[in-house]
Amino acid sequence: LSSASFIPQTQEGEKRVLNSELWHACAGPLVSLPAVGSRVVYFPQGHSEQVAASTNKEVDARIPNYPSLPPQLVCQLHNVTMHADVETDEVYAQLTLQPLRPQEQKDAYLPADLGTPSKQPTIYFCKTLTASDTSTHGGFSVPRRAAEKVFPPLDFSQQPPVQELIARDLHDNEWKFRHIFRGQPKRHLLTTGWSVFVSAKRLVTGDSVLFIWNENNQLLLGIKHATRPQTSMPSSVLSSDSMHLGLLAAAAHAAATNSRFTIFYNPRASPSEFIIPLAKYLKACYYTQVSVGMRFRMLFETEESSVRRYMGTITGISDLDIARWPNSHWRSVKVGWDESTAGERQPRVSLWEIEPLTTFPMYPSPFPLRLKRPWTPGLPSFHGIKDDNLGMNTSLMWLRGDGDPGIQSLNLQGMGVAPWMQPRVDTSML
Amino acid sequence: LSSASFIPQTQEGEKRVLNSELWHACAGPLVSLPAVGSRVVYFPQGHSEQVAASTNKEVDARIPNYPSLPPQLVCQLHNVTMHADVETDEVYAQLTLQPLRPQEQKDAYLPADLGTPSKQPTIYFCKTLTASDTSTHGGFSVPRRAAEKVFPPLDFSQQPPVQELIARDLHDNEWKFRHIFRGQPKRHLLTTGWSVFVSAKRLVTGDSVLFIWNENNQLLLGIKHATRPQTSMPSSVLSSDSMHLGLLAAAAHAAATNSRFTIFYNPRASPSEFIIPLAKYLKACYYTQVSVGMRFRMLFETEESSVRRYMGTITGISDLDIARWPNSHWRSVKVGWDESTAGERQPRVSLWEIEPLTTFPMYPSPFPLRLKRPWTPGLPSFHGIKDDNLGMNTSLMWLRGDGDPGIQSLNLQGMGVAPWMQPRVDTSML
DNA sequence: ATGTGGGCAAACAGCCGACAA
DNA sequence: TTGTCGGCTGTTTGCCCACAT
Repeated sequence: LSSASFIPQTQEGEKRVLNSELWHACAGPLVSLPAVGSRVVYFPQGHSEQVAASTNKEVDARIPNYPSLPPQLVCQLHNVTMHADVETDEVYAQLTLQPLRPQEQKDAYLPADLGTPSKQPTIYFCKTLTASDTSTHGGFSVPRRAAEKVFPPLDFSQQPPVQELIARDLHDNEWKFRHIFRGQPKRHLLTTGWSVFVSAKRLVTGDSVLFIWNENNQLLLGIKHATRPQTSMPSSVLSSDSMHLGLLAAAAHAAATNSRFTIFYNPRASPSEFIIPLAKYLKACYYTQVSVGMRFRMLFETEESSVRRYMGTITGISDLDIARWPNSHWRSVKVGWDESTAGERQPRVSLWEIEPLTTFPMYPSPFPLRLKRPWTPGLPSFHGIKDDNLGMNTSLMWLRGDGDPGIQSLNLQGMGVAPWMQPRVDTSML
Repeated sequence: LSSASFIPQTQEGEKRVLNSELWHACAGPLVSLPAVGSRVVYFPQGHSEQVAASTNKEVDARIPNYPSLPPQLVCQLHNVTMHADVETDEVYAQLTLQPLRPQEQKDAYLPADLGTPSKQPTIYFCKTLTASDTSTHGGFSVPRRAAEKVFPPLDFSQQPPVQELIARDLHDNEWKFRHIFRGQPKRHLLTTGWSVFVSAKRLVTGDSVLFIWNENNQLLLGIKHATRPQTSMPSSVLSSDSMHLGLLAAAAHAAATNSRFTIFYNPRASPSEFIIPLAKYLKACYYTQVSVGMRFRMLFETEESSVRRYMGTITGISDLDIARWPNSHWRSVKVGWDESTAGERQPRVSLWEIEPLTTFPMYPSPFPLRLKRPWTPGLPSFHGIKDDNLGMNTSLMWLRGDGDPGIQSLNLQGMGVAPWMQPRVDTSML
């Protein structure tokens, strides 16, 4: 097997490097991993959310704070490895981060890595399994367009046309299927080999399978389990309280000593993107003008593994957890959704997740960064929202590494920020 | 179903109270849980070992210490709940501990709870599964004595004698089996229903099943998976480093604030009994006379779920981890085993795990607690072993809550220690 | 275009005693 | 006493098409 995309390189824990294309396909179109070597912002608060989701346990209110731990850490991303759960094939990533000292944050040129959304493979298809697909009575019915697009062409001179397909999953296991074109009317089917795959992966009606035909003419095969309630079992290793403490302690220790630490990012366990490219964060903080009443769009994944935008209105801007994480940008924007489908979308989002709808060009913007009054006439005004603890000022505090929120001292140029990213602040407004 | 032993009481996490008898049978004869309300000693170091075993990852040497966290905490045990993994049926316990202040340690009468070793049920049997037992070709061959002891008697007027058995597992699930006595020569078999159980529990050759006939005339059914290498998957929730930090932080925080914390005890994940009754600890520290060259016995579990004693010799007494956990009694005794079966037994044990072989009565002992020279003539002498950091002196330090190791100030009577437990110290020897 | 169901044959599950260890 | 096997039978698996949506 001459497979260039599967490098049998052993990682810690004796794991092999997974196929990146398949990993991203399984993770979904919205999930992106920052580039190795780039700078990212890490939110312990968001990480905490993921741990809470994975352990099915809320954070105990009595868990102490780490006063030295800010709501976000600017880190160098040293290592990213993609993994998949051995039991469930659930994808996750392991990231090694190193908090940067204030001066280090200014050291080098800051590439404008806004986090390229994961390039979904072009030759692929994803089908949600029907009752017939998962039944032992028959095989898998391949949608016609899908089979013609991603499977090698059949030899139609045979009657019926048949071929053997070999596909590889995230663990580099091989799965063989008989691909036949038959029936009345004619259709593409996977017969022999299909049921062993279904039972091995414990697929049920509603789960999805994913076939990719990659550049090396290999067939890749992934699965996306339907979001079952109570998916992850409560880990009997460590109490959820201790896990939360451990998460905080690890981040605080790494921040204090500027040493590396390791986290797991589980994109499908919770909608909690708690590590984002620094540039994306800066752009959101400096250029995303938000105010109560403002309309916005936000990307969501569809069942067919594509994206669509949902629209909503900003209903408030405030700290999600004023006691534990004051002045955090994490989910600081309260929103209402136009199509409220049983409230399946979060009532709070972060600045960098949304695209505000504005008639003005986004950047460079000739308008001031933040207005004391809503810029759209006729919408609710800002009163009651304490603006000082939000947005730019907070960002500046941690960026400069001292307690002075004075905006006049900002020098993004000196920090290596690309010129187009510099905010044009009308200081007379402040 | 009128089952008095299965109380359908919901716990946090929507779990039910498991059958205690079955839990202990699955945990094995050596595992005991301290009584609720009693006082215990908690060893973060031992807890760390269990987490390391569960995550298959050693503790990173760069993980910082919590200087305020002593190697052992005297705690009040507030709650104990028995659990079993939903996927694997692996038994574990959740314990809520509260570190005691020094003065609280003296407050009340100290019951001499030495940790009653778990009472194994009397009417039960445990069989390791053969290839025939797990094959789909046939059923389960019940050892004759086992069937006659724990199964209801068959009606031998029938030909062949048959009955239906209904057994319940740890999750209170019901399993039905056809119990038949047939073949030439005659033997007891479980036929219909057996293979469903084997595949549901994913039993393979080498695993063990366990049948109990309890006082309520109920049949209970447990499993003991063979110790497979790489059993527990690496939890993708939190890095092992963060888990270790979390464990330490939780203990340190609880100790500092005298607040409760929760831990999981996984008796079969690692041979790491890191929570023991206070009295057992005190007895070991005050009455277990150890010296290099001394012979001892220690209990181990056999394949048939009974106990046997292995013999060994003490080869050294020193800190397991001098840097991180100085003056800890955790595995402070280095030992060599008479029957070294591929080194499957630990090279280090803790004081309270062993029974020293002595011709003298154990307690009350007319002999001094600790001798500067070995009391057995002809054995290696003590030189080279630094005695000051070990044993009694260390214990006194943490018991009194200050740094004074002076032994003269010891007053176990005032602490509520039972009179027979008080050491008779010949101070002229010190 | 594709989900489901009846028909059918092959494979497997599973009950039995025979043997041997 | 009990592990494994050959023989036998009933159930399930799984490939085929028809038919409906």
